[in-house]
Amino acid sequence: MTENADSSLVPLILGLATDLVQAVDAGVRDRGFDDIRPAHGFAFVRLAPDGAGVGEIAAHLGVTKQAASQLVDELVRKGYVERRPHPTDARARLVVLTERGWACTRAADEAAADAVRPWAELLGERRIRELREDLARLGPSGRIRPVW
Amino acid sequence: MTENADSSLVPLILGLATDLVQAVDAGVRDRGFDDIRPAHGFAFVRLAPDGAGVGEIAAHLGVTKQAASQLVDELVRKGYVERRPHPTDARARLVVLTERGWACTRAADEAAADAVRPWAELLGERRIRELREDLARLGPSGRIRPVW
DNA sequence: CTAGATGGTCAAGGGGATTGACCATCCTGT
DNA sequence: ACAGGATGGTCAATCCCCTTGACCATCTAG
Repeated sequence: MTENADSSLVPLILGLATDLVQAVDAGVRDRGFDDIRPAHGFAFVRLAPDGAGVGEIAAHLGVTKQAASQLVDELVRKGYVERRPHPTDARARLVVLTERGWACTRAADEAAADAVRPWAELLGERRIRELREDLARLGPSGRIRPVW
Repeated sequence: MTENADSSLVPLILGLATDLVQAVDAGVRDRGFDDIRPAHGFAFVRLAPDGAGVGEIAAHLGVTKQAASQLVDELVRKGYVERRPHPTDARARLVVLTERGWACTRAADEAAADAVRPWAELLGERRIRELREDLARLGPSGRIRPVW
């Protein structure tokens, strides 16, 4: 019985995540970046601070290095990222965002904020804060897998 | 400022959804259903009450009718569902779960409950309840899109 | 300085989605 | 009652992205 109640959380969270991804993706397209998929955005998240290696992107996305490498190829072709030689490790390469990549990241942040904004009215500030705290306390593995 | 704080919700929810899908999928495999993917499970959700048409499954999953039809083909081949003629509409077909399909659905429910159980200790019963209420109040479109 | 671990790419193959064409049946208006 | 459109579904071809497998270069430990 609590069983039943507890498990209903799962579809709620999954449905919310689905809607969220779609809203952010749509928002990013509306802002003029119509040649990328959500998976690219997830890669940007990992790239944003200081760049990352292909292997790290692969781990973050939960795909093989080869798949991540192809994804980076595409992002290079479209001008969002650059492959630079790694400063200290000659076999490694550092993938970093270009100016266009940063612009797209900002657009995604805006779109995410837009998607979440109406929540404040529905739930109230306090609940929003608690919600964030609760979620943070659960399993934030940090990984975001674009494909199920 | 509140901008930044609000938007941090998005990665939290997406990360949680990612972990959740993986946990449930692993749980289902552990229970002996190792020939299906999460997307199949999402179809089961829509199928569970009284069956559904291919078009409804497609809408639920956010894919084309053709893709849903192929997915149903596969589930039929593996013994999880059956295509039956629709009782009142001769062009339509009703896809319903077989006994094996129901067994798998129960396994998924158990796996979901397992995944959520530790949360009660982390958050407490009250917070769990509030969390569920909050989530329900947000955008439960009900759609679950397996592929981003 | 060899041996293995690690970062990355190239190439081939496959699974699952999409687009497009098509058929059968239902429904609506005249 | 029946023409015309909407709806439910399938077949076929193609495409996109991911995976497996082989391979090279460099780093690191004994």
